[in-house]
Amino acid sequence: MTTNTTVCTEALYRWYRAHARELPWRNTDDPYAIWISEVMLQQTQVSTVIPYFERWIARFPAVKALAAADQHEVLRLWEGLGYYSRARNLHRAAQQLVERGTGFPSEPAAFSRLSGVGPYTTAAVMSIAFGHRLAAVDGNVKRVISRLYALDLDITSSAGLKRIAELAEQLLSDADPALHNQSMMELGALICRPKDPQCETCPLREPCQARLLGTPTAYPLRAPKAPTPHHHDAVALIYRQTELLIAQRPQSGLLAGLWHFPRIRGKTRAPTIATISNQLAQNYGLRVAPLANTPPCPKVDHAYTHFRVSLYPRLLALVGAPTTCLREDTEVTRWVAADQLADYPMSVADRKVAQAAGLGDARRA
DNA sequence: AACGCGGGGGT
DNA sequence: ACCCCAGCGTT
Repeated sequence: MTTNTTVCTEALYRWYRAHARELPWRNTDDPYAIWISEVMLQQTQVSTVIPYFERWIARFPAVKALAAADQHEVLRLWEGLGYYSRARNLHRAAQQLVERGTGFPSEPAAFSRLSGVGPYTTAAVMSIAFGHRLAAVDGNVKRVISRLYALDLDITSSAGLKRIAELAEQLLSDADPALHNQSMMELGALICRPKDPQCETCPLREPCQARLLGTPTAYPLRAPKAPTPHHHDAVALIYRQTELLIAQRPQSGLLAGLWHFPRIRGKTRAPTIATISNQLAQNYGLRVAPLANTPPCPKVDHAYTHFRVSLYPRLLALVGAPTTCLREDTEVTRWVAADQLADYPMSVADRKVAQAAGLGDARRA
């Protein structure tokens, strides 16, 4: 590992000025808009974020509008973007700011105290909006630095992260922080890509140790990942006349705060009708029977980061009245008409299920 | 220090 | 069928 190489970042900045993409959040100096963009961009690609960013800024143009919104609407606007705690944290942070009443924080210490704001977001927003000298280290920067110095450390390890943070600060040096951070990230996105890096046109090709070794894609080093489990769940589409039962998920954990159809977990195969009706009786105090004269619904496959799931939609009819309260202690439930489903924030998986069950286009209009 | 947390785009 | 992405909070 060679770390005493001098890296001339002037070439990088020239490249950035010539090749940077035009992005909606680059046409503003509004710290709020920059903050929203940085949170949306966490673990999410630029092309995915753009339409969400535009809609969000149109609906919530400033901190005050966001703080005044219902969580329901906030989640609906975020629906499909994933990592929903980001939306709930933004909402909470906006309310924290309104409570403080001191305007948008221009100091890193104050900004980083907000919900959902960690080291990366602090460095990015504070450098871009206010010029603070903080190195933003995201996935792109980790890759660029790993290659630049042919870093022989697992970047998912704390030692690897620490070393990269040191090198990132060193590279920032006395450059313009906003220009430097954005240049590094843009380089990672456009040139120093995970696969097929464009070393021939890279402004840092001269000092790059990984290129010198001839194995740029060998970096960054990363520990192998564990295999992801796959389970098979039944999804209960329970009719009471023309209405369907949906439930709101708890405020923490997977898909927190979103609505879903009752789910019956199957480890290795789809739960049987007997299991489904037992579980619904236990968990919701409901008696159900298979809906007559309905063709079987196709299963829905969905992948999450840490597991995969096959979902088996089951059309059911409520028999009699609910015998207990519908788990009002832990889970809010509601009977809704099919054409009202679109009003409730739901995950992509549940939208797919609704679609597969012929409930029409339940996606947000 | 390790893990949970979504979804989509690229190859 | 993988890999990766402008990370953060919890345990």
